[in-house]
Amino acid sequence: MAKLAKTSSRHSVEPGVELIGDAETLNSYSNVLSGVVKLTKSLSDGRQQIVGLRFAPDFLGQPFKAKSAIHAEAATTVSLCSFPKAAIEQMMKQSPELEHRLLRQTLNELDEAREWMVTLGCKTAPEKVASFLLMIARNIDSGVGPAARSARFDLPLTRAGISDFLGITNETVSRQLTRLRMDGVIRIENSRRVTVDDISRLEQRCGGRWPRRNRPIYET
Amino acid sequence: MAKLAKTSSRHSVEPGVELIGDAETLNSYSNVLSGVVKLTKSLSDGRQQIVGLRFAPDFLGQPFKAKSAIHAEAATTVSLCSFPKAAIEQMMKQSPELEHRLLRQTLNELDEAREWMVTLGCKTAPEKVASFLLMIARNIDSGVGPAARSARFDLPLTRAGISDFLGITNETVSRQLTRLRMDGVIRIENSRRVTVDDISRLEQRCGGRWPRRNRPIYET
DNA sequence: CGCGTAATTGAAGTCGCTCAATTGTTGTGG
DNA sequence: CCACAACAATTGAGCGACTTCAATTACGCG
Repeated sequence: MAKLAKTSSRHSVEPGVELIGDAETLNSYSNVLSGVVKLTKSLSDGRQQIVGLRFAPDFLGQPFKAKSAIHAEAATTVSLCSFPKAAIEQMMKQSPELEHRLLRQTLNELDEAREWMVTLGCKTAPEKVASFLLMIARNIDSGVGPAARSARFDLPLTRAGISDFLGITNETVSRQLTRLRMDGVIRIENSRRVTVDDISRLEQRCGGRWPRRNRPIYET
Repeated sequence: MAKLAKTSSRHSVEPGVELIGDAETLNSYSNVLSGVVKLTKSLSDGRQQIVGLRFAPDFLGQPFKAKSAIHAEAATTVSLCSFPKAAIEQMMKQSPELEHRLLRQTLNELDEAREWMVTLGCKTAPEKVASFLLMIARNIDSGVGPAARSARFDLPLTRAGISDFLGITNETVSRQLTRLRMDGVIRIENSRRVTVDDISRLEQRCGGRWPRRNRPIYET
């Protein structure tokens, strides 16, 4: 990494700034030092889907030009540590270690993507919103491990952003959030800042742990 | 590959056979020689989502134990060429070439997964079914390239299987298929075998190419 | 042939969407 | 400090797409 340090540079990026343009190729690789980057894909009629979120200390960049267009944008204020693309690619040829780490990260991303496919395809709107909050809590809140009982964090996305992530409308997101608030599962101040006093209660709303309806699965 | 050939073995697997059990780890890596393998994830209440399909000549196997449980099952009759896990992992340490290929494939899978996230999250039921047919046509039909005007193939999944893939019910899948048939976009014999005379007509039904509604996107 | 599963089709219900109005928040300039 | 504008979020009412439940038909296989 010593050799890389010479060519690295740091940036701070404001929300809304485009990091990887559609059908473009990123001119550098970066590490996310803080903040959240959202990866989106869109249909030509404007509908769009968030296909991933990158938190610190994730890696950011298109290793080989993917055939599909992807779009990366700062969701919050983001600070990045960037390296020239050529430098990284050069290093990858020389040291298998770097490629190995890249493979690891890619496998992780694949895993996450599939996890969210389950959420998108199977879960109801209330479950989707709860699952989103839980995912954010686990990634944002001061790195408190999965064993934490409570959490407090800022949502990195607007309601519309969350709706793009979950495949539902922003109105539905809003309604489900207020329902969670009414039920005492979460508290909301600022409409961005959320507190979860009892994480297990949130987990119960994520679906999948019990039959969806109040009747046994196996009937006579 | 000469060295690997010594340890490889071939299998033929019937539909429904489990290739990777939930929370288990595959005891070998395989190449899919023919047929289709479906990768699924499920919620504990029974809801399940197909998160990927593997066609020939795709690779099959869990490179490093992923933290998430995944389930692989033969969708059709499948023939595999398998290698002992230990042999592959040994080879990966010695030759970066293999790991490089693995990275390529993984990036491809990630790309596909994200593509389907868009379908799951954004598209309507009619668009989902059309997209599914198009994807199958491009992967199954005798490898006829993307430039083909027509296609004929066997669906590798039942209606219920398709519904697990698209996040809709099998009844809806059935209804949309008959609608496509009524409209002359596809022909169905056998309820498995499908013929698409004009692929471009099918593409038009996949959504995203034009505004979803018959009014301009940008209004005054 | 007749059984079991898959597929189709219909009718009714519901969840989430659309449209629309209101309220809340943030940042800017007077 | 307040007024204002621009945008984000909330909330309501009505509708529609998809689901659910149920009945029927088609298909594959012993």
